[in-house]
Amino acid sequence: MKENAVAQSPFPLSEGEYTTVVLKAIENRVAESRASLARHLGLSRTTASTIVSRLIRLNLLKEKNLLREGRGRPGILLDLDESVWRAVGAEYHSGSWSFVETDLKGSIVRTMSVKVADRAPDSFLNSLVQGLSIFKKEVSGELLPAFGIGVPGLVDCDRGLIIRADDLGWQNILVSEYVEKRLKSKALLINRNRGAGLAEARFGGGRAAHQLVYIGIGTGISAAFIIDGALIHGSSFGTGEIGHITINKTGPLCACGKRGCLHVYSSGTAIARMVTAALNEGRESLLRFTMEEQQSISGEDVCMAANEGDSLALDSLREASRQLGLAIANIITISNPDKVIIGGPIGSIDSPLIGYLREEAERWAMPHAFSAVKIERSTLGESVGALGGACLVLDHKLSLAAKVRKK
Amino acid sequence: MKENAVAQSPFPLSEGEYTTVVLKAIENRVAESRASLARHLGLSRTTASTIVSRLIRLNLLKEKNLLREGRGRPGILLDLDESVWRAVGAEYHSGSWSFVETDLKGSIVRTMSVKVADRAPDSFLNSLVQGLSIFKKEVSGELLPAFGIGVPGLVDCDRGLIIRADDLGWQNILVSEYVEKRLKSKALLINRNRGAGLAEARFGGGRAAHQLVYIGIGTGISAAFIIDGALIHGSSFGTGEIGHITINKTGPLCACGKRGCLHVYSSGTAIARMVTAALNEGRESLLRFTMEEQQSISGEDVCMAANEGDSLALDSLREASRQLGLAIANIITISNPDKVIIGGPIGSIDSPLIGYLREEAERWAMPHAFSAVKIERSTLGESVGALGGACLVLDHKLSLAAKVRKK
DNA sequence: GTATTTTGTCAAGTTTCTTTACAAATATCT
DNA sequence: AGATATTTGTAAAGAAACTTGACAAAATAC
Repeated sequence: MKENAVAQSPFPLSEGEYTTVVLKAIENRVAESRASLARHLGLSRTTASTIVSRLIRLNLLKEKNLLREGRGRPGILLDLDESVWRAVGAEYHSGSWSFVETDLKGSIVRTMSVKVADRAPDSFLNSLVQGLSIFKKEVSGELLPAFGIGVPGLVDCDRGLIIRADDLGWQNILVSEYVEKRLKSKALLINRNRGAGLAEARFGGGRAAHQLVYIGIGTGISAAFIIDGALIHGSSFGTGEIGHITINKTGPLCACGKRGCLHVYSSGTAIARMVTAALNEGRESLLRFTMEEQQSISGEDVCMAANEGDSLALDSLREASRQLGLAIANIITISNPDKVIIGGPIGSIDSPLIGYLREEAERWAMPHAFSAVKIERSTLGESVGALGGACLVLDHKLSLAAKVRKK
Repeated sequence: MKENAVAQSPFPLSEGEYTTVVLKAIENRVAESRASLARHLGLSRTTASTIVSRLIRLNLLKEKNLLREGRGRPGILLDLDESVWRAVGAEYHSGSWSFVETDLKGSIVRTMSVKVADRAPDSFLNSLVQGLSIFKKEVSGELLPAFGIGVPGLVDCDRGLIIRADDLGWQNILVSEYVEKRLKSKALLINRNRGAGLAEARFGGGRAAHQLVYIGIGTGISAAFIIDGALIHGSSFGTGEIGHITINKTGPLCACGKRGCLHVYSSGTAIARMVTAALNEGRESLLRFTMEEQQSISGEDVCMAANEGDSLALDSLREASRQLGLAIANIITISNPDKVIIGGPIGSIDSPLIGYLREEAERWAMPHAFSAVKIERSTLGESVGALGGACLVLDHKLSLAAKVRKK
């Protein structure tokens, strides 16, 4: 019955520009009381006050303890109210859908995972809708009336369309339309790596960053550029496809048809291939056992082995880091970010890779740019992609997709 | 006396958010009459009307002919009023200051050039202030009370500071403070290539682009990234330093201290060095005469010779284009722009270079990204840099630094 | 204990934008 | 040609959003 109530009355926030600006300012911790909001946003205390009471009435903000600092009457600390509103995000990853339910602060309230029968687009869409319709029934608060969905491949966010997903051989899948028709609720589509980048920008290590680069390393490599909280899409949603920059004009053939892409040197696929080749040549390694057990090796396996000191694994990561580290260095030189977050299935494992990448980046990046940047590992865990979907919902429903600068 | 009047009353535009949005919409040709403004901006016709009449009163807009299209009463075409307000920009380039006076539409009303005695920072600052104070006296309308100044090197735009200009051996020059103290008028500082990019985005080939990359090729190489009319600065004003991406880890030493930067392969300096070396080895070329006449050769000379079919010149441009073209390809793959404009002293000459760069970019860029982009030569002429300064003034005084999307 | 400072809110006032209404100027239909 | 429909621009009245000025409340400083 809660669902019905929400479905009938979509989220009621559209009154005046300043309402969302105030919400942003609280989320970005630019201000913490009604009076400091007024100062930082150039509003009168009265207006800040009325907007805040409206936001409290909508269960978006709440009052916390008093702020005893300075001379006069203490202000009342304001914070996002995490008790009522819920965002639902989904991510497709290696044959499964992951779902998360989050509160306004990005804390994960509940998760669910669903295996997809096969790799056909039909099963993919079907499982998504089934999963969502089961998942949303158990939402523990008021559901923001939209679903954010992270998928692999090139995504047209406006039309909710997967333009192309080379790994899976998919083309032109109208995901949002499919979901919206069946669930009667807005569906917001995004590339899963870009989604993960958004999640890092809002809830992870990129909170304080104004110029964030997120680099996702899994079977492929791609990046998200997030400036002041807003994801850069590019003219045809291709911004961030760093896996297919050309490293070596005469290098090995890539799945994309070109030669010597970064993808063939540094992706999880590339790392696994390197190790497999070395094992076939008879090199000794812990990974030989893994190979015998699983018949195949993944980039993740190599990272684990590297953590146990396996020399083949360490060499392979070092090798992969040479090209990727140089690419990151050049990205730093070009875009001058204040933070680079290394994530994705491979990038988020605590392994020597991050150290190697830092070394290479420092060696090759322009010093002025390098000295402004921190390179860190993602810390949001497995559900980043789905959390990214939830971010989209928060942005869309609360217009939160920007960072407020102090003063 | 006009100057005095303006100096006493700074530009009077700060009333309400929508005022500047309306101005932007007219400039971007998103709407052309009061009624279509209202539709596109989600305003009532009445509000659009009152804002327009305020803007007409301020001599920012004017009415032109009637719009006879469709059924009802024709609307009145609105356009920027180029007859009253003037912006002044300056650029330092190869030992001279160039000044321009423009109207609101970026048409150049008047120019002036001043040679600087030597390369010392003092002479540089002195000539700037002297030039500006002479130039502003003859302004043919109302002067927007700020100067936009394009300079080489790494620039802190907030503090109006040249952080570093390696070519000239300069460090920490507080340009804006110097100008403001002497001329009692706001000074806005920017890197000259980024300024040129802004000018292209507003008045040149980038008018329609939402994701513009401007690449300036002169003695050095650098880029400007302009998204929806706003220049991306990065976390420490370093965005766009593509001259110092590493192309070859074991390449020749660059002035920046690293090895194998793009700068040493494709800049004007690099092209000139290539040609000089070939001449010294005895290769035949038209450029031998130039060399004998001037004692030295510039990148510009090489472009001219290439236009006359000189084979050494053609070979050198081709060689330079291999690295730069690959870099542009990778930039296109990463950032997915809708336009790349090649400019700067070398890039803006009509020569075979642009064709070579297009070829290389097409060969190495990701097809999805390449098919979305047009690569064009700059067409704004010599004064682009100073025009960029004028853009800064327009942006600062009229808050025009953004593009309005239709609907 | 008194003075000072700062916060949050109330009531009244201002500014900005909208709604409603209407005259003006065009195209289309008969 | 004349009536009808459509669209534009503006005026007057009203609604919404923000500000100003005043004041009680709650802390620190003297």
